[in-house]
Amino acid sequence: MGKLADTVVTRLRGGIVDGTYAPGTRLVEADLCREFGVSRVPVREALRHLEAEGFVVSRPYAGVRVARFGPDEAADLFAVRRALEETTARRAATRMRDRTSVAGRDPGLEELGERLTSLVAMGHTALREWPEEVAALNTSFHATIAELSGSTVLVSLFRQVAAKIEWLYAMDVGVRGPHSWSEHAAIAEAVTAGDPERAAALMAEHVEASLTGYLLRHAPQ
Amino acid sequence: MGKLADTVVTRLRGGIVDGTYAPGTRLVEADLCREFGVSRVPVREALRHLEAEGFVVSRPYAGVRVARFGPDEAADLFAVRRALEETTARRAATRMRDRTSVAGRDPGLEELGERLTSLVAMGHTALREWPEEVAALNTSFHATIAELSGSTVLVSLFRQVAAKIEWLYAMDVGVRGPHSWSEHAAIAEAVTAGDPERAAALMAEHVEASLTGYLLRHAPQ
DNA sequence: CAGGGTCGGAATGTATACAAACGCCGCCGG
DNA sequence: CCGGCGGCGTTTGTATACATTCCGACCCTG
Repeated sequence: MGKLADTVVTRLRGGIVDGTYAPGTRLVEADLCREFGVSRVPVREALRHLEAEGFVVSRPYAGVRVARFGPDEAADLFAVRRALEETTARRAATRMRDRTSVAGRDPGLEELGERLTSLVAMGHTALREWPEEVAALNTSFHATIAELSGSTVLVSLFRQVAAKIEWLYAMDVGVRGPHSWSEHAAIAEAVTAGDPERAAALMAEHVEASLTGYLLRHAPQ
Repeated sequence: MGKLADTVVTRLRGGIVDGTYAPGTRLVEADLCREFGVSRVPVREALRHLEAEGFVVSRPYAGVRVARFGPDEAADLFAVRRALEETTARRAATRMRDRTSVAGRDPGLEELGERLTSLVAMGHTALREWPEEVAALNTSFHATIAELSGSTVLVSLFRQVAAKIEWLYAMDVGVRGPHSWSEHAAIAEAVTAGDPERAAALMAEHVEASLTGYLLRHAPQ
């Protein structure tokens, strides 16, 4: 097994995102050690990692706290996400288009493509049978496209933005808007068909719709 | 003085960005300890931080290496940067516009605004007298606008993207394109005047021009 | 001589121990 | 009674020591 710090990062970030650790909560190293059953070094490394990602803030000798996350930043986040996913979709489609010319240099490419279409199918059935699974499938869908882009920079930026959006949704009711899997299907089709511009446009539109839905549910008050 | 890890992060990232540590170089903890005169714990924390930012990659028990950074990712990076800075400029201008209504709740706001205009002035004079200072002033200019946005999320994302762009420029010749400080002046004017949409549009155009310049210098071959 | 297996060194992962700084609580003086 | 201040406990920052894993060299065998 790899590094303890990685599992601590995952669990801590999960706890922050799902609201177990509320914004402003002070995270004491010793407590986290007891909670995760590890020493202080992995805990500190994990905290540094999350600090770099912006989930916690720390002041010297004053400890680390869960970052505060105002709804003002929602629109900013969606703006960044729009550009980010527009780009990942475009590059993913480009790579799918050129995959034959490079003679299957990346064997994982086909696998990811199949995973994408299978996720769309699963999404359609889950939509009416296991609604609670839809959110996870949605995340996987977008993450798969990011991985298809093949750019480590894009993937790492996407991870952070996606996690923060997740956080955003979890902070209020926890109910996410109705997912339009028909849009997902269209995006997946454009990506696998290797049409970069169509994929980018559809993805941009999809994120835009997502933001509109979010604002509709929150602005009215 | 705060944390040793922070200074190590800064110096290491600087070394990576300016080419002291070439991509693919293995970073041995003990060597870094001797180099910076600190123990392994701060070094490890710094490495974790840089890993989260995507400047190094690490495999368990295989050490950490400086990330490889293909020119393919340049266009992606600029696309993200465009959206990011478009957003920071818009929010910065919004905050400047509304700064009176909230009755100067943020005293640092005025200071940052003045710093912005002073940076523009310094840029104009530096352009013809100390050309080697221009790059640093450019970075400060964009960073100041990011801080003016007041969004920790945007600032943290901006830092990473900006450093990577810096890296990009440093990896080849080290000569950056001619900086158009007239564009900077226009942006600063729109921001301080509190015109969000104009600031956003100008910034987007500015980044776009930056990308065009980059591609012109690299695509031709 | 080639190939594979095994052993040793070196570097990472983890835990524990020590030092420095902050904040809180109680005390004292005005 | 209230505000400043100093001691003390808690927590973070740093260093050192131990355990685990990987990589490479060497040797043995076919």
